[in-house]
Amino acid sequence: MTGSRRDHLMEVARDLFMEHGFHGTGIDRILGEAGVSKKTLYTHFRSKDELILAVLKQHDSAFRNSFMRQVEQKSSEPRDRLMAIFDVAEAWFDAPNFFGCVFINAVGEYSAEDTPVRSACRDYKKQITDFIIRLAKDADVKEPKVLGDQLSLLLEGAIVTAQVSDKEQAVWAAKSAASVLIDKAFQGYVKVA
Amino acid sequence: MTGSRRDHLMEVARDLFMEHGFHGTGIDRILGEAGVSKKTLYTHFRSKDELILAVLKQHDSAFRNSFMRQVEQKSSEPRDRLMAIFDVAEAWFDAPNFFGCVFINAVGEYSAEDTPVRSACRDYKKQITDFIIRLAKDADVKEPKVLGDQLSLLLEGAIVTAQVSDKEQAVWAAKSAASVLIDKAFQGYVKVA
DNA sequence: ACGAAAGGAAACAGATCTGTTTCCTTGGCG
DNA sequence: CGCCAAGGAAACAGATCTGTTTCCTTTCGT
Repeated sequence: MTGSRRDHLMEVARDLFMEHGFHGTGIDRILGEAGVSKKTLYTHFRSKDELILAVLKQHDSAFRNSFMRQVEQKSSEPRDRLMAIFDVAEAWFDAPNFFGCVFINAVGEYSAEDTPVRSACRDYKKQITDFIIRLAKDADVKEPKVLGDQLSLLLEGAIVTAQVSDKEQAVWAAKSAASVLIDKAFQGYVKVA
Repeated sequence: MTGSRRDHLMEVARDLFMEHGFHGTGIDRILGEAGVSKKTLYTHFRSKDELILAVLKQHDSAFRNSFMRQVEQKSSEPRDRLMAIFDVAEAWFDAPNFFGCVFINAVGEYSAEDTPVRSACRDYKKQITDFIIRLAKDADVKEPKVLGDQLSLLLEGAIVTAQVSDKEQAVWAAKSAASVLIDKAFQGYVKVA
């Protein structure tokens, strides 16, 4: 089992990065909580920065796939899947170790534009948005990109609001707004007086 | 001028915290860029944490008041002011030194709930949301709290999206979604077909 | 002009950070 | 059994961090 130490190290590192940030999490603490020695860290990763990047890329694929799968399992009806995004988000927010989106948090600490970390964060967000646009396309709305971008914005807003202020308010506002935007995107509305 | 050194120090600190985060910004760098000695820092503030908190509270009042004033100056029509939120946000995003919302970034680094930093961030967000709800009330929509929470969510989402991915997409999606939600809140819509 | 206060420069202390190296243990496989 | 690679423990180096202290200069009010 050579990969299991590496995987475990990355899991612990990810959890600590989420909770205390990247600059706020020292290597010694990661190693201590992972029960792993410095030697192991530096045989698997060149530096802390490389560990950070590896954690982000791993989380990108694992979390995103889990998120998409959960949304798709909520319903087979494309339109319902658009709303299911926020049910899945709600469950995520309610997890005991929810500390917001690690990519959003990362960008708050690394502002330089042309940087591996920033690229990883942009990639993640783009793929989430693309997934939502895909759902909108499957639902045959008129302008799937418009709706996808709107729902994506709502999701980001909900994540941040759940993190900073209030999870229930975030979920409720997101769901009610999403409902209005989705209905509108199906364009069955006409103004009355 | 005794307060001017203190004010200047806080300005420089705020800019660096925004760009590089709180743990990522050392005191020496702040002092170097502010052209101020350590002695001055520690006569005005007990610790770096106290400086951080002072910066957040100062920014809370200054930025928030500026934001609200700009929105109110955009129009005297309550309904237009709701949309004006996103015009003001757009100008903010386009500023050369836009690095997202410092309060969102702070929460990414300080996760402990019962903490002065977290309280300051919650307070800020609550006051922004209350301001938007107030605008909604002035516009005489049926459920101002619902619309206020929705628009607040859109604003947060736009901030984060502008920071991580794309300013134009963020602004466009926010404005189009806000328009739909505001129209809906004026309840002149009825489902057809 | 004189005294007091403010602040700059810099040394210093002690902690913590990343990263390297050394030495020893342990466990797996031929 | 015996060998060897993997990894733990810990010392170590060098940088950087927060915070204190000392000494000297400047400046401002009376």
